[in-house]
Amino acid sequence: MGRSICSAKEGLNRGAWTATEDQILIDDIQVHGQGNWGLLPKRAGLKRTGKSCRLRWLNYLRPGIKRGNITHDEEDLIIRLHKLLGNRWSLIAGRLPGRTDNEIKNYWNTHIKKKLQNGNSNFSTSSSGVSLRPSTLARQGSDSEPDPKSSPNTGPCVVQTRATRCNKVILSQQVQPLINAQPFLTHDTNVRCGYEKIMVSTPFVDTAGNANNWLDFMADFDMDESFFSNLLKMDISESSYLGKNDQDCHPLNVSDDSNHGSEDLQSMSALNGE
DNA sequence: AATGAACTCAACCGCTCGGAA
DNA sequence: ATTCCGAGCGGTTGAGTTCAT
Repeated sequence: MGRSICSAKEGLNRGAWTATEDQILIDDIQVHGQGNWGLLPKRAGLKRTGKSCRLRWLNYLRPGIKRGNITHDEEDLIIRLHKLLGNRWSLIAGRLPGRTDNEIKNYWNTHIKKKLQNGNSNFSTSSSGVSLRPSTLARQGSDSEPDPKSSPNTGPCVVQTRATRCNKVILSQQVQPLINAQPFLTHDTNVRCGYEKIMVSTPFVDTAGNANNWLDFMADFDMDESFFSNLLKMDISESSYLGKNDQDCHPLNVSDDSNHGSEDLQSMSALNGE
């Protein structure tokens, strides 16, 4: 499996790692710890690039790695997270203890993608396109999302990722250009993780063919340990999400940089090519 | 049994990000 | 403010394996 040695550029080994190389890498990291990948090969006497060492360690040799047998629950979570994040494999992997971005990426491309393309109803998206339906999330989360209290999210096998900031992630379908949009943000206290909804004055046509004044999206937020757990658990169905009355909506202050929504608006503008 | 197609997945590549200087 | 460089990310490749004929 993998690539064989097809060239010996600069005297480096390429392709599949041998058991001996693996052991050298493990031994070195046990002594010196992770990091300084550029120095590692020389220090350990490996004829590999630092990049290659890092990849081998993170994807295969690191303690706590799970291999193969992705469960139905894991698959379900991958699908839902992919709806939310797109090809942000590292972020998705971060919510699947012991799984690596590479494995999830491969699994998606070889298994899930095909199922989705074949129209398997178990993997279908919502009728309105790729929009993450909050009520569905809340329901599904109850039987497949690991309990955040018991989940080893903070344990040693959680994939560490730098991708903790997410920009301009559109939860809803592609939207028509929002000309002269006058956005408002809802401020539902249960939705603190950047999932926002904007009311626009000019209705756009969603993928279900309906006129829609509400655009749900996520933009520029920082994610902590509880982010996905909260997102997947919370009941953000249409009625509860929008609030009971108009007081839940506030005008967006575009000029206020401290207002989280201002970045959102800029993101919207960028998306609209303005 | 032979062989070619399809599939799987480990590894590589190029790019971006973020911190340090 | 700029540059440099290590680390991380996502897309792609291609050898090995499995399946179909």
